[in-house]
Amino acid sequence: MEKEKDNFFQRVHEVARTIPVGRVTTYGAIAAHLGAPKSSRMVGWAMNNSHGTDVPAHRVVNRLGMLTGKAQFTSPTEMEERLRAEGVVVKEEKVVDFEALFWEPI
DNA sequence: GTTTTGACGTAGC
DNA sequence: CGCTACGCCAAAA
Repeated sequence: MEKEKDNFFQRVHEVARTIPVGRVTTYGAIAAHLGAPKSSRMVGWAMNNSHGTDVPAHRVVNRLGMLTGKAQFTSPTEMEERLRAEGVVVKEEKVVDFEALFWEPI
């Protein structure tokens, strides 16, 4: 059986999919969970690939709690709208009480 | 095969 | 307090 070479993306997708509703996490946290805290950029890349999958990319923000990836969504407001729909308050493209809503991949 | 870029992070000024 | 620069790794051109 062929091994999945996309383990990096697959791994990111798997972790991101584990994010509970109403919670958010950071690229660095996911990257660190994968064992590559410096590959935080790759997480964003993986998320871009995850567009169209079960991966809630809107729950992933940078360590500042800023919705840096909103521009990559179908609509730049979709990310904020989705987060609000899950109970996450977004202000100035940033997550309010970010550290309180921050969820670390287990 | 080399160069550029990219949804980040940290450090420096 | 805000911007610049560098690092880091992987994919696309």
